[in-house]
Amino acid sequence: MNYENILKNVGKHISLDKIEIDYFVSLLTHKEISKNKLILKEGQPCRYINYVIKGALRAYSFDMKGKENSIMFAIDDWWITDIHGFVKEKAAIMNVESIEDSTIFQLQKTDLDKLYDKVPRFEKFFRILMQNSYIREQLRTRQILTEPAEERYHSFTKKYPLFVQHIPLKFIASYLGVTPQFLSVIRKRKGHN
Amino acid sequence: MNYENILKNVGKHISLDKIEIDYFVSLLTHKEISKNKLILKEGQPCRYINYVIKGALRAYSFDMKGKENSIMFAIDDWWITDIHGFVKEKAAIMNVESIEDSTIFQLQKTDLDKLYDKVPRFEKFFRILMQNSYIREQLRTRQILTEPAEERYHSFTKKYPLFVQHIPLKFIASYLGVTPQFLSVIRKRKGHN
DNA sequence: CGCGACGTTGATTTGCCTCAACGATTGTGG
DNA sequence: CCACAATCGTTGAGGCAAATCAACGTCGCG
Repeated sequence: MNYENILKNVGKHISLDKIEIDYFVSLLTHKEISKNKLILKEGQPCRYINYVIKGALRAYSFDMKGKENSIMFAIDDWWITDIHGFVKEKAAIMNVESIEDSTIFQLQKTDLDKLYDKVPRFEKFFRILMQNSYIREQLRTRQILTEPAEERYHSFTKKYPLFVQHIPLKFIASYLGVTPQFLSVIRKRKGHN
Repeated sequence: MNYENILKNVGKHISLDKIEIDYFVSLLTHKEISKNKLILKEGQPCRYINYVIKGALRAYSFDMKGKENSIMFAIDDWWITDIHGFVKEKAAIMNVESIEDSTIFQLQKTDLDKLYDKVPRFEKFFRILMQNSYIREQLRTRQILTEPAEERYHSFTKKYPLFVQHIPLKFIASYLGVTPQFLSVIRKRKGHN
């Protein structure tokens, strides 16, 4: 198994010795997922946080009219889960599915709690991860409330160029809060790639 | 000085011994703020995270048309700062002002870093704080994208009844992403309190 | 090869905004 | 402590960004 990516990711914020590394990787479960597989279903317990080695995942939920709302995407070297269900040990309020064939590591909530105890430095790592997620989400909220759809789309393509390559238009539309039809119109307006 | 509230708040997630408590409170600066005072200004360095003992604060920014956008509110026992500016030690991208006469404690970034070193358990505390903030913000995004203004308003009043008592309508409007005029219309529609 | 999903295009509708005007409350300086 | 100005919430008319509804070409996949 190749732990290089995930260890490099952790290493961005904390340093670990050999023993700690071994313990950490012993908690990881490797998983291959083919395209369009649900790995978390609304209403089910959310036991895992997922680290994407390769591929693309998407978290989404349904609104009361049954329309899908994309909550986040995760490609190489992103963490993804239903954070609410995961940390509060409640039923998931969102779905997570693969957009492509993907390779991930899963870390179980119970194991993460053990990890916090044995290697408290992981508290720092996940504090920083949560901080950054919070900051990102706050910025997103601000953009939704203050910017028209066209600018939101261009900010998105600029900020996440890799997402644009991996993620179908309709999912990006539901992430930005517009219909695929309207996003199609927006695209046409400025520079046709 | 009365540290009861803030210690109780910290105590919700971690336990501290006497020495740790003394060290922690030694890092806090007490501050009385009169109504309508800016305690953080966009463009300035954001050195403090603030804990509200009593009163009400608001974080907001301006969009490109110069309109205010309320990012968050904080009344008794809430933490508030420009989280981006604070953790990345960058210039603030938002303003924080008092809505009422308020009493707060301030904790400086440099002191928080020392606190993390001396009492690593605070990593856990702020991890949980960041987690909850992330979850809250994610839910907010979802509501903005899927619910019409009227439902967003009713969710808000239900979730934060205390905010409704302290915070003027126009700020709630800009938090929900509607104009004060339209929120006024919404209010009239259902139950006239 | 044929079906279903995807992106596109156009016509119509709508939720919310803008602009404008008006009482009621707040707060402020004389 | 009063008078006047400023701010706040409200109401109404008209307008716009984006949604909805519908139809069509294209492409990937079984």
